[in-house]
Amino acid sequence: MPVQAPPAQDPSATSIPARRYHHGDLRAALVEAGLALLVASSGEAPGLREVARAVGVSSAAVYRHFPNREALLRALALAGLEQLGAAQTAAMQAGGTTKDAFNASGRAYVRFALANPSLYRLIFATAGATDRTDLPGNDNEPGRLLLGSVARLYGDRLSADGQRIVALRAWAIVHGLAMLALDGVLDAGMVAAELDRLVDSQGFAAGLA
Amino acid sequence: MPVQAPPAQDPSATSIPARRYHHGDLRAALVEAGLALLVASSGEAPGLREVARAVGVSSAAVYRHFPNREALLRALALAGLEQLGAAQTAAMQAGGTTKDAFNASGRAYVRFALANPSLYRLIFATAGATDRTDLPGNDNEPGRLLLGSVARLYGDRLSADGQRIVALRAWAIVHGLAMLALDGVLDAGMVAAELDRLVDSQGFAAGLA
DNA sequence: ATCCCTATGTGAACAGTGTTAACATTAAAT
DNA sequence: ATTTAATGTTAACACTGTTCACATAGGGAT
Repeated sequence: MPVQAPPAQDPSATSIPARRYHHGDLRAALVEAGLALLVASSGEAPGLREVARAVGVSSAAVYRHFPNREALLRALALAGLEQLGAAQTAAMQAGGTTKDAFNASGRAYVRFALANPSLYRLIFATAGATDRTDLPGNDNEPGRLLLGSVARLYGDRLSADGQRIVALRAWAIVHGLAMLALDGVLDAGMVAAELDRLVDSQGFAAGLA
Repeated sequence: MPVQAPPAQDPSATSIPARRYHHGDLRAALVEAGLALLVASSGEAPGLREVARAVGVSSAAVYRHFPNREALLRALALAGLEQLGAAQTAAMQAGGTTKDAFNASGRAYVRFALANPSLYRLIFATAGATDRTDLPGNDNEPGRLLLGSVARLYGDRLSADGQRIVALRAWAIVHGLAMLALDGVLDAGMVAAELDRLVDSQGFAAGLA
């Protein structure tokens, strides 16, 4: 039984290419569908068969583009990571003091997590197999953005090592808040409401040289 | 085919009750085996069939004691939560300044997470369905211990609301560090090595009244 | 244009999972 | 001692990730 009977071979392609045997760019379609499923159900990451079904393709076809389900999820996580980075940079560039930009970036980070629970979770669920940053970030991940902000804020007052500690503290705070809220330990609405007081660079450098 | 042939009916019970049809206290045995599996494999939570197998019982028997797998995992998480609380109180009672005790508790928290990755993860994976604390903790969970410590540290300097924010910041820091390390974003060894500098109450109350 | 080769798709199967239903055995209550 | 409820078992269902052999199509070489 065909998953989706092609309804009378419609070549009136308004731009949606009629489903042929070969899909054109299945890999991209899988990622897109996976992301859609991810934002829809704010719980677990989608199953391999599930996203194949969403695209209208057999589950075995997925294996032509990803070695296994985890690799597919990693692709989704990568897309999410870019969105997260974009949200942070957007918040930073919204003008204001260096310090304001730093705090705004932190708030945007937490807000992104609260707005995209399963995507944010997936980013870190697959992080171990993906990049392994250790904070001296190599690319434009959140980690690198963070270090840059810290350097701009404390560059003249703190050693490089001190800056590393500040960055770690800042990341831990926003990630901790996000995770505690996503896991239902803290009420997400309360975290959102108190964000300004919770995420504040004041005190991050206390006791450091 | 019997799962485990009772080998010649050994009534020389050194204290291990020979496996009969009725297990005695299966629920406890399942939790114990589940915890053992959890500490063994530092990855995902064990499957329902897996823990049943470990106890030597059919998988359907589990359903006489837990409505579903998630409930079983929640029982494991509860045991883990008590261990975590015990580790914190032990660290706090190890003498020292009020401030030292506070910091020691935070370090113990992170160390527990690093030492029991899957257990710590499970605690928060099932937290949403378990308690929902919102920080004004009702029992002796970490949340309550934390608020007590904060009151002891800042009780005379900070309003109750300020103390709440401090407690949230502190919890977010340790939880964030733990999670980033467990997810492989930060190197666990590095976090352990820098714990003293990372977890420091100095600055937690900055900007608060 | 034709042929072949390779990339990409399909369907059927396997082992494993959580869960349920019907049945068996035991412990407890009458 | 007999009934009853608690607790176990086996067999099945639907579902999952993964692999296999096979089908189809697109792109180069001839």
